[in-house]
Amino acid sequence: MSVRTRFAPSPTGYLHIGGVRTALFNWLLARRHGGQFILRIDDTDQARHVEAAVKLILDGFRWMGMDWDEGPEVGGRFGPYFQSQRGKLYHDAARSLEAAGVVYRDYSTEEERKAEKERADAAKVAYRFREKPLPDDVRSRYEAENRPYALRFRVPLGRTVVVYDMIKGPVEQRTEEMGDFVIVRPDGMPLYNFASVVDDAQMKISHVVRAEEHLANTYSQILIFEALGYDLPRFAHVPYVAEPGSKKKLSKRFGAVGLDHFIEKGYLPEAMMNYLARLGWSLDGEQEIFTREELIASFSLERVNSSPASHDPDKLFWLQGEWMKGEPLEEKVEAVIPYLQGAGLIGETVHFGEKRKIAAVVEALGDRLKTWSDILTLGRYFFTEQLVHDPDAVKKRLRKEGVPNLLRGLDHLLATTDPYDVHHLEKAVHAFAEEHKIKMGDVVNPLRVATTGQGVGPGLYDCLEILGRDSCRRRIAETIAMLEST
RNA sequence: GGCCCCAUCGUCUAGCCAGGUCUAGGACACGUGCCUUUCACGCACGCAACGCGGGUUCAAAUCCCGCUGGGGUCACCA
Repeated sequence: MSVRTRFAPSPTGYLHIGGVRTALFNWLLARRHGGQFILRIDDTDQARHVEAAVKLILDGFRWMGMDWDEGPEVGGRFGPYFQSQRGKLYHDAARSLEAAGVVYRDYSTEEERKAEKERADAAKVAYRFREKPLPDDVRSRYEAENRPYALRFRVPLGRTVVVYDMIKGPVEQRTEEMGDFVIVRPDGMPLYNFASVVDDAQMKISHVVRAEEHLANTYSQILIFEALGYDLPRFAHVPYVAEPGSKKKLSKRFGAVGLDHFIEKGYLPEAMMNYLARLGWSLDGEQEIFTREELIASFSLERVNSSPASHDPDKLFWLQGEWMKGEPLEEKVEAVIPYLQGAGLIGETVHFGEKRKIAAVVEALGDRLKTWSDILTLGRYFFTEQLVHDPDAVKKRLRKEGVPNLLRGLDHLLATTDPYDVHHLEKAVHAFAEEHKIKMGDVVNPLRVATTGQGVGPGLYDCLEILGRDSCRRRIAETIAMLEST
């Protein structure tokens, strides 16, 4: 059997990482079995300005490396892939259902339904709509006056519908628990449960993998599949993603949960994919790092957890660091350039010498650079002559007896060290400490803060060389002036 | 409220279906130490969980029931 999965996002202008994970599971399943992954835009409700929202989704998928075999921009045999353009399919399906007598015209008014709902609430029972047969003369009068009606599915009583869920196991529901549900609104708009079935059937989706909030919809959908005469796809409902340290559903309210946030921060798609895959799925309880190929080779729905997982930013960050270690220097340099440009630290055109300097900074930063945007916090002082002293570092390393004189001595050392490079600087500073009987820490730390303004950073000699002799001496002078004026 | 789903360290999870090898394993985070001029990396060690109560059994994290807690759904939203 060929595996065809799909992800059907609404173009809301926001790509939640929980949704991305669901999409990833779909994509992984399709790739695992050499099948197809279909992207379908669920824009029945969003009338306009979907273009930017769709672009956000497509860009996010491309960034993650989740390619779709059918959908926007690539087309496919079962298009169109925008629900707003599939009206005829829904209309035809609704007509055939009506012809088969499984749906009926509901002329009820909102007031009537509201009253019934209130009665049900008062009696503390679930509200379920049931057909109230219309006398023939009333029906023909309504039809004659073209009275608007919704199309409702007549749920057959006395049945138990069972979903053989690949994650949850068999889940069943008696049809008595279900009300007759609307499939098409009076204005002709198909509702989700109906459109979704028509689309999945027509697109020959074999596995419907979606968020668990849809589990209860599945009974209705199964009824529609059957009425339309289609084979059932396999279903898998994946648990929601919870907030860190809680079982509360992760929402936009929590903050940084949009994929774009992580893209802007400068996360690696490999790290994000690795993280999302392990959120609610595991291979063996041992392996944490997975390449995309390993994921494709080992993913299975059976090993998706049936209980919710909490988003864990710390783990994502760790994974990011692990993936960053494998990134070649050249790629790091290229990746970091746009951030430097965005902050106005370098110009639009990057010259050879500048690139060499960036490479030196990136290399000196080493593992400290966890995300691309870190270049702005950890590497800023290499790209601006403006010296910003970190107050804590100044207090800890510079507010001591004799520091200005120490710095004057170090300034002289820098002025006379030749050639001015890591190797000779290190030798010179060591000799200086020995000669003045000062502990290395008491030399190196003040010098670091005096030249970089920061208490932490790459190796000191790397910093000194990259900054250059003139810049270092100027910074030391500025620091001495600052110390002596306050 | 009815119906349905879920429940192992703070977090991600292994183990559960096929009960004993589980004094519950791995990872993140956290703590300590080593390395070290700072930080990061690395290495070593440590802290830390079967929600509660019954039952079945020689034996239960694993099977059954109840409770508690969390979640979903009951739309002419998706």
